Amino acid sequence: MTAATRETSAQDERREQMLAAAVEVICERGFAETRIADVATRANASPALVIYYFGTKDGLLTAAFRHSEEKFYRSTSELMAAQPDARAKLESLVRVTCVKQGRDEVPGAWGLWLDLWVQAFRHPELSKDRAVFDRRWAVTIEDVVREGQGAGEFGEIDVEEFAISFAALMDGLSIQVALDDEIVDSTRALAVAMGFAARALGFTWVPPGRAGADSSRRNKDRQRSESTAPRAAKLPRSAR
Amino acid sequence: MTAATRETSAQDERREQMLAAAVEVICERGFAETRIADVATRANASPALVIYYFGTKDGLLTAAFRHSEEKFYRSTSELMAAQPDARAKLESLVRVTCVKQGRDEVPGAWGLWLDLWVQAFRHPELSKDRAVFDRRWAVTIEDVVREGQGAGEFGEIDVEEFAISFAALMDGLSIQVALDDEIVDSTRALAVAMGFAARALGFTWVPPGRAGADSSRRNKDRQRSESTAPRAAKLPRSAR
DNA sequence: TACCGTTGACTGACTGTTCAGTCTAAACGT
DNA sequence: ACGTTTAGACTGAACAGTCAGTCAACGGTA
Repeated sequence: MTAATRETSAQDERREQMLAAAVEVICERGFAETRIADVATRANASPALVIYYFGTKDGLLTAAFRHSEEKFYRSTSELMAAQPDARAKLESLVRVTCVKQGRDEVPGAWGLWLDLWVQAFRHPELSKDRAVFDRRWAVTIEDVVREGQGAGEFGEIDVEEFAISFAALMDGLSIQVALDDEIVDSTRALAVAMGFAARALGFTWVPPGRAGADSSRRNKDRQRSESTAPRAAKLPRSAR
Repeated sequence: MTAATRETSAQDERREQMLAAAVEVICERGFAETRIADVATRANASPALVIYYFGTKDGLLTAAFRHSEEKFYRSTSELMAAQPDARAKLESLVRVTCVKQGRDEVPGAWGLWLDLWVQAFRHPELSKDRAVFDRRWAVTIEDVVREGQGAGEFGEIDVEEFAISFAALMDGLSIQVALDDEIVDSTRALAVAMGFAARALGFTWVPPGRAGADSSRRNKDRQRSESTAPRAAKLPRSAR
């Protein structure tokens, strides 16, 4: 609020503006199809000014990725703080990643994740960023689990192992949802992820909205696969 | 084998040659950085000839994706047929996706998967291809599970649900491995995936090569997290 | 004046695609 | 058996469009 702050915020505001514009364009058109001119237009600036601020196109896009990651991390932290218990926190994590349109989230934000993976696969610097960001994500999960264990909500299991599994599961499910898979939609992904967590951590979880209208096709498939495998449960060795 | 077959194979060979070259270039440089000149050079042809065969760059790259998917599907089928029992088949599936350098596999094939997701996210036609390919993958898993259930190796659980979970888990783990994550490497990914399957299907699985030389750092991490979560299992309500 | 954010105009490099034609080998007519 | 025609694979060269990055100048401010 002081004069000094406002002075720096003049350029920083511009910078933020451009980064936000870049994130939007990447989400809409995709990383490879993002042109400096698009970002400049959306930020009400000239292409030359974008170069003036970020030096190069790669600089801009890398900064945009970092910006988006940071924003996501902060919004997730706030979301966690707003949940009453560990179970609600866990479900929130799943909803953020596996359910379409996380409210105020930018549409097409999934594409940005996929693009980030592709870029991290080849650009070593972005690979580092992704690694620390993934570690943050894992730590977030671990903290929630430890909180739940402390409160007696969850059972005592290997926290790190669970975090790896759960994070991988959510990544895989979110891909399906992002790619509009017919079988694995948001509802199914949520159910699968929470079902896994409930089994592993030892709590009960019931899917919301039992009287859903979209259960017709899915029930048919499940019944078919169940009839293929008759109910007589004869678990072999080490059922535990 | 007839003359007619050999005549068509003249052009089909060239086509295959170009597709193979395209897949290689995509794996090496990435989808966005693939130029038709690169593909042409690798196939000992001129850029014009590539257009002559595929009409457009998009046509080439789309065909290359399909080609690669098909090849992967066939090689997986053969691999499955060569395994003695369902447990070995399951482990083979995990190894194919989560362990680096699947023998004769093209290096950098993971990048092709990531690129396929990115392209499928925006190009509706490729989205269709990915969907049917993913369905194939799920069916492969389901078949293995049913075989194992029939032979008494696996317990009787919801096959479709398991396939969705297991496929998503492998996708997520393979991303970590592909991106050279420090925590989730090939060994860890294999252990996590097979551990999940073993728990869900009720069989025992022991990680291979206990006295491995590459277990120094990993053991340290695991021990730390284990000491954080002491072994005294006090599962709360509704365990299992 | 000196500085800095800003820009329009420009350029140099890259690249997908076209096109006019070349080469080869089979098909054909005689 | 032999010249001619045809068809199709193939190419070098050029075209046309795109786009990241440069640069000299301009205007406001300290």
